[in-house]
Amino acid sequence: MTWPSDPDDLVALQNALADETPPPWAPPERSLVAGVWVCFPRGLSGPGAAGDPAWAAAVVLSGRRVIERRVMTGAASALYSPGLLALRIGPLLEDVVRRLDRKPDVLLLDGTGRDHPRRAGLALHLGAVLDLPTVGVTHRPLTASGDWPADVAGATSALTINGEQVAAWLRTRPGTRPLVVHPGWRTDLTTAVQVVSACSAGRRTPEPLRAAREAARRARGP
DNA sequence: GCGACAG
DNA sequence: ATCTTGTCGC
Repeated sequence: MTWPSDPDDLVALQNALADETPPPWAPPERSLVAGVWVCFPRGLSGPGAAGDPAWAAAVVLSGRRVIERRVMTGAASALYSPGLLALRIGPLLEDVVRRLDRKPDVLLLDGTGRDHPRRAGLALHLGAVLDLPTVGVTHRPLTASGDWPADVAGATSALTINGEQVAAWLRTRPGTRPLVVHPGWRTDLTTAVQVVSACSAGRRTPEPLRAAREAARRARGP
C-alpha cells in the first residue's frame, strides 16, 4: 500500500481500498491519540501546484498531555483536487507520522473516509498505509449531506449518500458550527464520534488536531 | 453546460 | 489549505 503519483492509479487504488474490510478497532481505556496536519505558505490560494512548500506536524497526546511532537518541512506532491487529496499531501502525512517515536493507538487527520466519490477518502488511505486506526475530521462534507444537529455539546446527526450513513455532524461545542466526523481505517461511526468527543473538551477542534496545526504553523512562521 | 467540490 | 472582516464572549 502506497501513494500513487498518477490520478488514474490513485482512483484504481481507492476503488480497491473501498472493498477492504480490516478488523475493527475499539479504543482502549487510556489510548494515545495523535493528530497530523499539513499547512501551506500564507497567501497561497486555490488548488496550488506540485512542489508547493509545506510544513507537516504530528502530535501524540495521552489525555491532555502532549507525549511527543514532530515537525518537518517538505513539498506538496501535486495540486489539490477534490477526491484526490492523497495525491497532494498523502506522502507528507505518512512521513511525519513515521518519524514519531511513539506509535499512537489512533490517528486524527483532516480528511474524509467513506464520504468520497469512491468511498475511500484520505482517512482510509492513510490508515491503510500506516496500519493505524484513523478518524477523519473536516469542516464540511465532500459528497454526503444531512441537517445539522441540535446546538448542544455532543449532539450528532447523520450525513448520508443515497440513504446510507457515511459520516456524522458532531457539535463539539455549542454555539459553533458542527464538525464532520468520518470513520476511517478500522473505525466505525460510534468509535469515531467517541474518539473525537473525548478529545474535544470545551473546544471546537479536537486537541490533537489543534496541537498539530499549531506546531505546523509555528514552524512555517508568519 | 454550469456550479459544486475534503485540503 | 489561506485571507479578510466583523462580532461576540471570556
